Amino acid sequence: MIKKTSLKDIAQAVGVSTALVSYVLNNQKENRISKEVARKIRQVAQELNYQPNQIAKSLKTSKTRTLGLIVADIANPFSSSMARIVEDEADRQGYTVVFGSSDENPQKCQKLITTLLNRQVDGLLIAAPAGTESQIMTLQKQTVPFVLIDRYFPSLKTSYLALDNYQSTYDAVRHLVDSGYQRIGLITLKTSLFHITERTRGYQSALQENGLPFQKSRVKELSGNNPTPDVAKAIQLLRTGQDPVDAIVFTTNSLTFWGLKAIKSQHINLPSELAVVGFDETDAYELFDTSITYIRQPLQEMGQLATKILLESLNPNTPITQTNLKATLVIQASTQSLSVPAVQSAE
Amino acid sequence: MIKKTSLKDIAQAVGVSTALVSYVLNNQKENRISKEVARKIRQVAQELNYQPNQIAKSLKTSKTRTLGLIVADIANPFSSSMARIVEDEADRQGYTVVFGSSDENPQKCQKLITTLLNRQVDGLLIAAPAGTESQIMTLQKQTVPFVLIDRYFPSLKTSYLALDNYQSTYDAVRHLVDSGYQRIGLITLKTSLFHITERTRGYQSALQENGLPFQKSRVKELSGNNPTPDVAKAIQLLRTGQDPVDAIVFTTNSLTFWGLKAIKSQHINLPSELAVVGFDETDAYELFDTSITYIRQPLQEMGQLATKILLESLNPNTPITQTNLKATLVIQASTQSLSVPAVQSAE
DNA sequence: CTGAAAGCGCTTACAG
DNA sequence: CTGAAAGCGCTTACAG
Repeated sequence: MIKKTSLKDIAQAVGVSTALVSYVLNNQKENRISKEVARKIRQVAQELNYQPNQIAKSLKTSKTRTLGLIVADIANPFSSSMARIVEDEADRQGYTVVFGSSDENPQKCQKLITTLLNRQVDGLLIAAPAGTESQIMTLQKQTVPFVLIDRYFPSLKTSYLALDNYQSTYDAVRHLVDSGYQRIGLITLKTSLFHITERTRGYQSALQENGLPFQKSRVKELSGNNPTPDVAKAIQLLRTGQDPVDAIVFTTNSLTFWGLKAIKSQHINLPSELAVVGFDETDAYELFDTSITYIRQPLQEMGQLATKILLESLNPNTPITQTNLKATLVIQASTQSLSVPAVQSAE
Repeated sequence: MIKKTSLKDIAQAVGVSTALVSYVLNNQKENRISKEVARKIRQVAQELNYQPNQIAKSLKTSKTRTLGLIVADIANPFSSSMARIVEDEADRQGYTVVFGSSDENPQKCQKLITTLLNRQVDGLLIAAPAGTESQIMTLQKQTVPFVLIDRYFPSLKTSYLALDNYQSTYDAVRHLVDSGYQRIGLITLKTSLFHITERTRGYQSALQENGLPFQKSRVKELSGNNPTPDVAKAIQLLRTGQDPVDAIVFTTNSLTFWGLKAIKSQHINLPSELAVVGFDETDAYELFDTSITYIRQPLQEMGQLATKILLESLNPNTPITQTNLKATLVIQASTQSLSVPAVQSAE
């Protein structure tokens, strides 16, 4: 690259010190600098098309105006939507964001944290993979500003912004019950991640508090390694036997997608043969035959607030903020109310 | 943040100069440094958990090992998939990537370029919006290393990595003709972007070289501002009148998505009432009733090669590389071969 | 084999 | 009102 013009070049051209140039261009000490000199400096800066070197500025101020964002996989719509929201909010405050995908892998996550920290990002937004508590604790010990996003560890006193996961599935099950469904299955991920286990807990409580039995056999925990066949099999299992389910709740967007694929290939009719509640919103639903009832996360609010909180906590001694946002249940055709059989309602 | 340990700290602890520490930790001049001192330096570095400050290193070397990536919108699956591929390839070579979304807006693109350049990224990967030729020319004048990705300007002699857009739709139309379709419509974007106009040109040539008339009325150019209703209307228009189309080719992934939505809500049967070729591959297709024939871009190859080329061109005097990758036509049910009417085939 | 010194491009407390 | 000077944390040509 061609050498860019520096403060020194301007200083020389105008015949002043670099200090003065710095002050003028940063609009500092305005009242103490003669208008004439200031004007000339600005003019020359313009002429030479001066662009400050952020790296030098960063070294001096130890602020990079850069945020690190660690997502599960930037190619995943949830992550990329989040990235976009964070980008916009960061930009609004003059920050740039550098991202990395952890692939839900603790080693990768650690490597990303190290890389981003070596690059002196001012703060970190982290969708933490399972098994990264110790990494997060270390960050905290180092007093690195960060906020956990989407996931968090209940055992750690850190800032986070996440969904009220418990309530999200609770509401979904409640809605199914209200619509007349009684044998409700759950397809979820086998993981220690709190935000997922909370979803299972919400499902269980909703059943019990509505007088329905919680049956372990109706909860299918998948590893996520072999998605399409595993989900297909889980659905089959739930729908066969002497006590088949009449509704299924999915606890993640991927599971929902794989589930709908399986439902399509198994020619299951929604909602007459099976009611379905999906997790997260996605364009893909719109191409599916039946419109899908789903749990909608307030992504916009989540990304925006998380970024704001992070930016806040760049100031020393900012208190921890822990927020659980409420999901919205978007009710569509896949959970249409059952006409309760006359026999039952008569009794 | 807590003060991190610096080269100086190690130097003091060991009782040597920072220079020596730097050499040892960077594995330089290995043969000229006593094993004992080197060992001790490494040990202390380990003990103090030394992490080099990339910013300082960057200021000195004027290399940041950071790549800038400008996409249309990181929330768009095409962009985010690309971002992921770039991330992985960059990481493999020890680079980090910072991204920005242009929203196809020249002003935003310019702002992004300036920001990224001020942050001293080593090079730029740009999916250039329409109307940014001058920005790209300026980059070239400044000898900033960059490679255009997905889009490019035929008038500019710059490195790029893109699709063979002409051939992509040519092949699609050819396939439709081979399958017996004769009245083929095109739904495309109204834009000056070369990669899109090439797709229209491919469509036109394929028709003409296969003895079919090119009719302007069968090409619908949409602004993209009002997607769902506009696409629905375009499809209706193409399928009514005295010469309705029997097939439609879409030239972008968004158009395809909106098109399929419209097709679903208009209850058009694929392929009996209409054959469809989509652009790009997306999960969403898998939830659609009919499996969709689509033009598949070699995303992986594109992102990976583009990154490699950019990394290459960080070395001075690297020649320009211009590459058009071939698309693959993935043939599925939506363009099933028509049984040619007996009358016609008999003649 | 080792180190003093300059310098990357800025900012800023301090002195005048 | 203005500027000399130190320093952020590194690298590296140079001297010994």
